[in-house]
Amino acid sequence: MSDDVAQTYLDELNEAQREGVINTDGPSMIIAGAGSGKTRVLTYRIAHLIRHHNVDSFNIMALTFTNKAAREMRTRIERVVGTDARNIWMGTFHSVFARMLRAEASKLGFPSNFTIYDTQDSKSLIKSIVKEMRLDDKMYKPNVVYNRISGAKNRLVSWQEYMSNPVYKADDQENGKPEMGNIYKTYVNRCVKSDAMDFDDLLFNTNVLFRDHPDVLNKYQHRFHYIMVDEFQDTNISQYVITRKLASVRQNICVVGDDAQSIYGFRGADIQNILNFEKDYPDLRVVKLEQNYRSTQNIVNAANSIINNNKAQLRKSIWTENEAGHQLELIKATSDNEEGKLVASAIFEEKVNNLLKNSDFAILYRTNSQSRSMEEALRRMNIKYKVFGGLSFYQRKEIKDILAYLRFAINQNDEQALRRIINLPKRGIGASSIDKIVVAAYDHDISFWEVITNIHSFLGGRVADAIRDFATTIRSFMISAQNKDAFEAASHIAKNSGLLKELYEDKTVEGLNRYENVQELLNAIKEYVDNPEVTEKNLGSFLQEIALLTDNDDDKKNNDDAVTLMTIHSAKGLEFKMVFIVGMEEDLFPSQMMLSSRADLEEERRLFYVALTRAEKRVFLSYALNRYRFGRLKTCEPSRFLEEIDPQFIRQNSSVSSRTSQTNNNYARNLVNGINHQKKRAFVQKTSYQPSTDFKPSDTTNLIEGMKVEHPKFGFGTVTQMDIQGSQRKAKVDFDEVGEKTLLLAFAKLKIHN
DNA sequence: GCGTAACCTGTTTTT
DNA sequence: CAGGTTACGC
Repeated sequence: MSDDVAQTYLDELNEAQREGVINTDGPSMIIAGAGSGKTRVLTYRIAHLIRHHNVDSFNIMALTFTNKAAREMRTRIERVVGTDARNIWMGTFHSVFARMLRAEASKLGFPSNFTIYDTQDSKSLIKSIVKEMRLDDKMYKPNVVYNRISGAKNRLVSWQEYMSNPVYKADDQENGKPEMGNIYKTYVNRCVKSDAMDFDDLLFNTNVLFRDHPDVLNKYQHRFHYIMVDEFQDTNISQYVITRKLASVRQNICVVGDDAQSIYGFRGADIQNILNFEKDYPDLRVVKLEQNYRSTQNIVNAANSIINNNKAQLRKSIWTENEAGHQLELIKATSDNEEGKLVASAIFEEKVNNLLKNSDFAILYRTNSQSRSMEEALRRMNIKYKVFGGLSFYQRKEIKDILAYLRFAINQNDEQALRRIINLPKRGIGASSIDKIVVAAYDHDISFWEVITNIHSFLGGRVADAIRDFATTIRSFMISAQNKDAFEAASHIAKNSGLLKELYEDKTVEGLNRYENVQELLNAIKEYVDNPEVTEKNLGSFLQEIALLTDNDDDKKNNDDAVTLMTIHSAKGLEFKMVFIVGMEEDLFPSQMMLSSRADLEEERRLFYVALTRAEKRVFLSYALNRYRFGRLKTCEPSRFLEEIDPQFIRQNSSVSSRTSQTNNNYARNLVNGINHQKKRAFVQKTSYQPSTDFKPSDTTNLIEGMKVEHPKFGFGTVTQMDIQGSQRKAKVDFDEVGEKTLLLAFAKLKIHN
């Protein structure tokens, strides 16, 4: 690139942006408001380093939070500097440090082909640990335990520190979970035994690596002369410490972020990192990008009027020179289905009136489950759409099953993979046999695989033979994983595991779908192998490649002209001409889970801010007065956020809603009354204990101790004790004729008497 | 050990 | 609603 071109790109920038690009040395922080050209500054900064300071791309590290952001940045940099950018270490925190850990794995006692456990794997491991420890699984739910462990790791608290920390101990005691520390310890040990790391381990263990191996740290400190972090407001402590250590020699660290867009608190992101940053780097240069180039004045002002309700924020003022634009439009609906219809027809109308493409529209929601009603309405109106998020391709059962085989062919210590495949397809190896293998492995302090390969010294009979055959199959898979390329190995394994055959024989619609999915997986592997840029073509490297992918990374989705449906979280960093934010209802957005603390409400508000600032031209907000949630129709209140918007920026009686509002209101009233009516009837039935006219399986809410009941076989009796065993409720009844019986309430035909 | 029927439970966002 | 769990009969 000539100096002319260099001058051109600097000319494109405003003063603040230029400052962000050219001050490359020393620590700097760029506070970048929404739509202020943040990515442009970051890419030009890197281009500037390479072009004007002759920095080798080998010495640059650029960290993002999503694969999509990383890819976007790479293509944009390549557009400016071409292939000179190819050696930049650029990617998500997780993928970059996974790569580093693979290179240094032996120092931590891991093999370099360690497995990465996804959330599902982690939770099912926790589940089996809780079961083995004979703890109450109602108290130690996998979700809760996982979040607790994850939180600890993100704060760099090891299990040793966790167990010796009186604050955690007291906290767990108070919550009735005194064994949490022990579970944490066992969980970590089991991961190590499985040669596996979970998502948080990738960062935690990088910290361990840097702490315990100064030579390794030193090597990377001198390798990375320039470090850049995008979306800095989303870093957790673990990530922050990694970057601080890496930058401590050269001090050339540049972080870009916006405290108003911090929406990953639940993942341990800590706004404090922005504040600490000034303390850790006293000669920090701070640049604020405050001019918004994306949205109309109305959208910017409305967004500001929302975010100003938050107490915790850095002072900055986002402004724009763009046109005033339309007010935000409010769409009121009586049900989620009607909401879908109104949104779809609004899209249709706007599309026709303004000659827009499908891809100019996005429908954003708080939870993935909200996509359903939108999808239906769009399908009916024949509008093409694409849904991001939700269950990713790689999380589908049939795909995870195949992947478990592939994983196990690479790593025989992978416990979660083994549990998944040992009896799939059915080989007559049931739960009790698996328990025996676990026990044998513990008794002799050997791996599951060692038990399986010597099964006849532990077990006899048909099951042992089945396990031996399984081991033989796996051995052949191990050989093909080693000797063949990823595609050949995967095809061999899919065929000979019996999974493909089983799916092929399932001729139901879902079965066909599953079979196609597996074929698609094989195609993806084929593509991977055929890609000339890929140097390592074996199965292990393919698995490493996909371990950190999410549904939002599907490239195929990015080329179609289709309306985008996604959660607000995944919309961060994107922009659309018109944005629909749906489900603006109290308890849904802001989420009811969040109402426990003020800080959490502020994060919800930032989420709303993010959603609004995705839009260039127009924003539509919609809510439904009735919505199906978890199979139940629920009446809803409009979100408090609707009232927080300064009224001058929002149009209350839009054409869309006024057309239908009168009938809607009547309909809604009837609907609500109907529901209340039904609820009332149910209430009467449940609490009045009318003698049943017939013998029925008892309603569990009706039956209480001391109640008189009649049973068709045992006659009259009195309930002496109610009991919950597992997930089922039981009642002990003392019958006048036959004495005490325990009845499973789900099946017990009883008449209840007053 | 397996298939089936009935039951329970969560109901937030993502690498 | 969907995914997971349990009891029961074979």
